[in-house]
Amino acid sequence: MPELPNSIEGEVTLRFAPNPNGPLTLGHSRGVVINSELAEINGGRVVLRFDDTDTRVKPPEPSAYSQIEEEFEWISGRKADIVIRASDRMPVYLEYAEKMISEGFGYVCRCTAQKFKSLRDSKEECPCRANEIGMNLEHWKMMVGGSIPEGGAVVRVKTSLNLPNPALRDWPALRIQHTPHPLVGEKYKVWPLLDFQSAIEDRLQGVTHIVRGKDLMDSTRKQTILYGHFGWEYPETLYWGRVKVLEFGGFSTSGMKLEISEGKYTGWDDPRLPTISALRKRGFSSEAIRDFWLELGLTQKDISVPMQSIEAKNSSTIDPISERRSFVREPNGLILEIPEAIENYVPNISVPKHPDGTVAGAREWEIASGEIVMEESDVELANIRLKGFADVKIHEGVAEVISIERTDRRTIAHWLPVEITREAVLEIPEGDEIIRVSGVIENIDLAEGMVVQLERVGFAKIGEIPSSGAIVMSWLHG
RNA sequence: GCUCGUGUGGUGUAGUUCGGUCCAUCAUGUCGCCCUCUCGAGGCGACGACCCGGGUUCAAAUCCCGGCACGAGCACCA
Repeated sequence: MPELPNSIEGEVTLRFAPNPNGPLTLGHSRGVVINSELAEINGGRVVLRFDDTDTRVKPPEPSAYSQIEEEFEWISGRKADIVIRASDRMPVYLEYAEKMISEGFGYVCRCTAQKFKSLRDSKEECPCRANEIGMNLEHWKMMVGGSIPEGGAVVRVKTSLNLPNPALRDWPALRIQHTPHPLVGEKYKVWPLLDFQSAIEDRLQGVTHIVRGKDLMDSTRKQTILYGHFGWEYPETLYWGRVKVLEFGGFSTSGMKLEISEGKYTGWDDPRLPTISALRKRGFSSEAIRDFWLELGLTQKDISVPMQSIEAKNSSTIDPISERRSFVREPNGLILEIPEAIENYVPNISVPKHPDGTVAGAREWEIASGEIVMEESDVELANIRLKGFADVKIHEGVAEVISIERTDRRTIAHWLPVEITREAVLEIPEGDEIIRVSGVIENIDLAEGMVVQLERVGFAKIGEIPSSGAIVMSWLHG
């Protein structure tokens, strides 16, 4: 992490400001991780602010507020120091808007969006710009009172019209929305846009450093102009670039919301979705997500990263705590033969739950002549070592023990005596599909929700364990 | 088109502020080897990069100029 410019240890305030139009995505988690980490390093605090001032295009999802708050804590390992809802702060924003108009650096514009755009592009003043303050205040009262329909007026911040960047010229600060807000209802007819709301609130919360995506660079420029009007000094601002996770593409909350409502996905935690709830449910650790973003750091480069990169982080965090189990895919039945003459044979073996002993305990297997199962590709090898037990030679459906001790460099395969197996199905998300692999799992000390490493297969999470029938497991990664 | 930003191995990243200590860091990936005993685990090793062209300099990934490529913003969304 870079050092924060102009920062004093213990006097740093950062913020994370999502739109609660759905729960957090992997994309959002970058903001959570970076901001909370910087707060941690600098002895500062983090404001969690819900930017919910759009009731129409991306309306808030009431359940998302508490979910995001909880997810913030899960990801960062700490609670946000302050939680704010922009929709609760409307009186303040309206007050500053009125102040802006009264002092003459804001005005009510009654032009249509199209008309304003064409004037702006040719650096021309719109007719409303010259209106007197008294008239602006009158129009403002009408906006607030609800007598102007949506689209009929907007409050703009005065800037130089010669600004080289057309996006900044007399930018809009508040607009009319008559659509009720899910939390505060129809009380307000005028709502601030992000650039205004965020600028005011950052000031009020004493935000010292803003760290956000570089798609918001123009936002910084607009807000800096506004701060200039108010005589305030803008916070230090740092940016990160665009990230695309190859397997998912972008992280559009509204896009996912639509597809969930269409039934394409089962919910926000559908394993095919790049949401925090989905990743968490699948078995990703918050530490892996933190490590991932911290390693990418704060560069402004636009990057594409494979999911494998997050999976590698997850492997190293969960490997030491994941118990091992055998899972035989598409099992082939064989008869195990243990000739009398075999030396050192003992009828039971004890396999550690974790080879490094980082998890205590063992799985106790009783082994006698009888039926066992193995995977097809291992059976085909014919000469193989049954992991944890003995070297065998396979012929005509029989696995004949030739030595308990290792005799050569043959492949070591996982296997199971049928007595300790139970039917299981491994669900693997593959793009938009879910592939189901059936097999049998080592039925020892299994619990719903535990993440195990299936020997020679990879990590999976145990789902439902029904009283009868197959156990459902969901694939995590290799 | 205009505006802004970014260009280091396959993918990310360090180094660029104050040019030499950089025949360029680390992770991941790929390949190989090891493992009296799992693997897609772990250990060890190998592979692989400074966008291009000029310039300044004894010396440039680092400074200057010019290209090129990629991305974002140009919403009465956030």
